[in-house]
Amino acid sequence: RSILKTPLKQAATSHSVLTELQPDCQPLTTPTKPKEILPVDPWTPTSNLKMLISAASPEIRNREQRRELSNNPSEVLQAKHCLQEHLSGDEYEKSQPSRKEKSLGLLCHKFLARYPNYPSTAENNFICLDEVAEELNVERRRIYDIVNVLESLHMVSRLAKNRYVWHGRHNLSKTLQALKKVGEENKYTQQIQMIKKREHEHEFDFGGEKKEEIARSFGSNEHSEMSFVELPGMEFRAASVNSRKDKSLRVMSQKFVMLFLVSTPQIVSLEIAAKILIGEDQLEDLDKSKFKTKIRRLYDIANVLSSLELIKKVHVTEERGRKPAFKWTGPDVLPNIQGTKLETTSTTHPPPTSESIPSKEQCSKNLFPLKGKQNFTRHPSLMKLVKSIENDRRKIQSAPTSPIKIRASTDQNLSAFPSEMVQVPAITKHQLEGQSKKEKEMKMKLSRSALDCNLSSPDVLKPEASCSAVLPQQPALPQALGVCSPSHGSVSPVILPQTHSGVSYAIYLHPSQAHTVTTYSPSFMLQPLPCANVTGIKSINSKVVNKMTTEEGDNQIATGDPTKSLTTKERPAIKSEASSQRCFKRSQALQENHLPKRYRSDKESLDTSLSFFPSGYLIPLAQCTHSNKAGFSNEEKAGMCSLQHTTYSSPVAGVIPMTASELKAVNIPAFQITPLNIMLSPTSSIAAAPVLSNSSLNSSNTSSAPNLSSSVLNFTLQHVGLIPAGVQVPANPVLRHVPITSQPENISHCSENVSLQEKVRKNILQLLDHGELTGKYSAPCVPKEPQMPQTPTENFFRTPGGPNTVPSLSANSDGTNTISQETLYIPQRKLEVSED
DNA sequence: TGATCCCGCCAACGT
DNA sequence: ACGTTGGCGGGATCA
Repeated sequence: RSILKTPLKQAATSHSVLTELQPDCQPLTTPTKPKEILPVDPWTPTSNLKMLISAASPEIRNREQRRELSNNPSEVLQAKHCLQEHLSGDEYEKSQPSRKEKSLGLLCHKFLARYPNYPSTAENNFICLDEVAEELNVERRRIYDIVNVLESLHMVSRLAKNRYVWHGRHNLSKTLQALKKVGEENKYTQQIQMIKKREHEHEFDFGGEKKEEIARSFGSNEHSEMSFVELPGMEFRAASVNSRKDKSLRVMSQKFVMLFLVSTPQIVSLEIAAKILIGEDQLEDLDKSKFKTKIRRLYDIANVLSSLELIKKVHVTEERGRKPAFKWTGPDVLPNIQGTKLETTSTTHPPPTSESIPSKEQCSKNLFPLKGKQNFTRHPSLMKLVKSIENDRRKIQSAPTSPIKIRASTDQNLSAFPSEMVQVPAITKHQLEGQSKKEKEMKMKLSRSALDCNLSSPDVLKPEASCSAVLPQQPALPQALGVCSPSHGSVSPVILPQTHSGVSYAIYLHPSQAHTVTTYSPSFMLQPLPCANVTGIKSINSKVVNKMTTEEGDNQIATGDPTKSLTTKERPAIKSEASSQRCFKRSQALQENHLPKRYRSDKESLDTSLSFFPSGYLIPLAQCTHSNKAGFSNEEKAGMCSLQHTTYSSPVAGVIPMTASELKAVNIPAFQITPLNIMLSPTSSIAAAPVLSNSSLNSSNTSSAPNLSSSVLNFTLQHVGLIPAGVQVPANPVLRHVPITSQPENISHCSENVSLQEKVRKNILQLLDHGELTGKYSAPCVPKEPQMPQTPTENFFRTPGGPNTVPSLSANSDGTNTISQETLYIPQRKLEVSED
């Protein structure tokens, strides 16, 4: 039906028709809106709110649809009247929507009203663009605008074409932290100051060196191709997704937000934002049109951000006059403890349950060109790599909607259909066969597929706690199974304690490279696997266990999530349940959509999978089980349940020491508690579990010491899809030669075995030390920009306490630009913010 | 008027 | 060849 197609065409057609019929009327311009509108009630935010809230009402929808059908003024009027009668008094709204009623902001509100801020994993969080567009009665184009911005905040992530997953604000705080960090690294603060300074000087017409100055302030700006800041776990779906050249809206949105986060008075004027954003890629021609366009875009973004209540419009009055600006009204973003030493005056105490946990600035990918002449530039080879990765991603991304094919490269398929995991062996084989090509490429694919959405971006493999991650993770199953499969060990995840942000990465290695450990660094090339943090892995105490059970790496913990109130013990269980449900749903959805046949033999598959359970390919199966659980018959469920039980109590090596009784006692599925979960591949590859250590239980110490085990756990839970208890550690004898041991003793759930843990840690470190550790992905890396030198100045600069005391600033690393306080224009002082 | 920003053409990409 | 995305900027509206 035409509905499914781009609605624009329709409109366009009618429009042209209109034009034809009424040549003199509105030539090729935007059809003028019929003037006479119901004088009735004036538009008010409230009324609009009501309107949008009731937007879901079928009645309204119909009305709107009808309205939409008539682009012709006369028709519109007719429709209007019709509607008016149709509508009851209270539903009165101008049927002839004013411009405001069609604003992006309002639309965004409607959009947001459809989804909870903190969705539970259990609900259906899928977003079908077509449906939304239809229901909200807007062109899809508009939805893209919204979704793109939301995506930049990781509030949604793309699953496939036309399909997104709603995450709500679960990831928000992490995202903001990440953005803030990137913004700091990008020296946005300085850039802002620069621009302000320039403006100021402009009065005196210092024009001459303008350009140079700009150039300097921005650093030898080699086309900073905008890059998207990803969040661990979100990478794949998010940025990746389809890499249109620059993803400007998304990137712009992030950058815009960064500006707020790094500004002391968190107010950013459009003008400055535009200049900075422009400056980043083309400082040369600051031509007017470009500026204008940028502004337009910023308005779009601002509207969405406003709807999210992250910012609000204000006006700043300076010498130059009143300028539109926006003020950050979102949550305060704590400085990430690790990344920078910057301190926020206030929140220094480690809130036990703080939501703004120092979630590591998971900025997985920070491709911003560093400022300064001596900046590191992306190595060409890297660029290439990135490009190819992007391409791959693109392909994968669009797969879901397409007819399914079991292609090695389209892991997505697998993820969509848990049941298919059962066929892993075959698939794996297939993959292997096909992959005989470029090993490197394959490797990438594998890692991608295995980790999929969650860890997957080749650039960054970080575990993500978000529920949304669950599904995407599934793809990993096939891989895992494959690994386990005697005949084809394809890839195995490797756990690497993550450095930098204390997050571990999971990497899947190709068997051929089993001896090597490859890791993705979040910053890809900029941060070549720092091992420093790794050393911290040390004492693992009961706390860790506790923590693990508590965190589960889920972002939900962070904010007002309902589950938050649950005891730490309960939460995991609940969550897993939810997750499983979700998985099911998703798979189901996908199924309905495009791959009806595939699933046919779910049952069979299930059976197969069941048989696998005991074999030690626990993780994949577990996931499978879970996902199926929700949707299958009771008997099936029962079967699974029993399976789980046997599983965790199984004598299989690697099973956690936790006993079933213990589990019962706490009412948690055993699997939730496994302290350490390392999967070893038969091929001697190491399966690792990344983990994001975050939280509350985290001591102030940022070292990754306690993280390892928790990481593993998290990884397992998060990426493996809430694996059932004992399932965790496959005790595959074959793996024995692997440095990392996974024997039960090592996994004792308590603090007793520190030494063992230490052992593990060492092993990992060894692996890390391995020259090939960074593998191909990080090879082209350039040393990361020396962590922003934390000069006193900088600190001061950022200190909330002293907005007016911006001291002299040595903005550039090259030291060429030193701005003294005297000459620096500090608008903040003169700013008058007026909200309206 | 200047601030806003809707609208939808059309190119880039995918399938 | 067609569908999805989304850059882009003309010009309508709003304040």
